[in-house]
Amino acid sequence: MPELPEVETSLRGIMPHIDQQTITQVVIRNRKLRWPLPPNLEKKLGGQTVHKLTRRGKYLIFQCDDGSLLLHLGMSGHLRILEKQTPPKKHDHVDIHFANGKTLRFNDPRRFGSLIWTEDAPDEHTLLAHLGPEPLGSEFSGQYLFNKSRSRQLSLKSFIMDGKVVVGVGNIYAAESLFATRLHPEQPANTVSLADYGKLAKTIKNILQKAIEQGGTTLKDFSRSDGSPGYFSIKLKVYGKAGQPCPRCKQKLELIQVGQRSTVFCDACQPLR
DNA sequence: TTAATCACCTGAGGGC
DNA sequence: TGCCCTCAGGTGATTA
Repeated sequence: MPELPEVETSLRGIMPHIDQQTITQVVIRNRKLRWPLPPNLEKKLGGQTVHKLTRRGKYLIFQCDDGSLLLHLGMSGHLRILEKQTPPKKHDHVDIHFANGKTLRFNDPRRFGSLIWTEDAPDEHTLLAHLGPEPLGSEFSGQYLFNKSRSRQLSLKSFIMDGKVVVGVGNIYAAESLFATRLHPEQPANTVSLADYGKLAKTIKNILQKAIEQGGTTLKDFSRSDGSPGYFSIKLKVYGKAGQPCPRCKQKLELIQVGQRSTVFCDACQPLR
């Protein structure tokens, strides 16, 4: 599923094809996404030129003449660039055609993704206005997490997955980061030390950076006809490995629910303090 | 204000 | 082989 590195790779993959390009036509086959697409979206987007393509958390932002298109890939969404007209396959919900002959196609089997048009500054949109800092930015640090957590009693894993705390840390990278720093996912956020938050922030940055670099190596394939951008084969140590031996101590990895999300961890390496 | 829960949706996998 | 059930997950909305 798309986490922040996948979204960043999507951004870098589509950028060379659509930056400064004018939208000639929008075809919507299914409006029932996370939020139903408005009936006038095709009209709003038609004729707009994409002046800037950026990312905020897991949202892609297409800044156009009269507003911005916010695109979220949800759980199962992906984008691909088509060089020529290609018949749509199942779950190909939206096509955006550009003046250079290329098409941006949005596919999303589970339809948790979304496309939102806003005429306000994108950062002021309600979905983006309250988001926390980017994990790879300078504002995100151990000190930041420590300060932010003092009044928070929820579990550490839920805390770092909260988009208002920091954007882009999903279930996979949260589990991997906590394992790497030997922190228990259910540790109350306000009981974690500054030193541990320092290690955690550094680890999150490292893991995400590494995943983005690995994704970057596949960008040349982004417009492959099969649509697969060759997402990362980053070596996961605990995610999806419940019941298997811990890669560090060989004790069986545990599976618990934290904030309604399945969470794998090692009870021996990540003791509750 | 905070934390927990619900809802959305469909593919995959297991059991029968 | 086919049907049914459960699980997975991002995130906004709702409830306590």
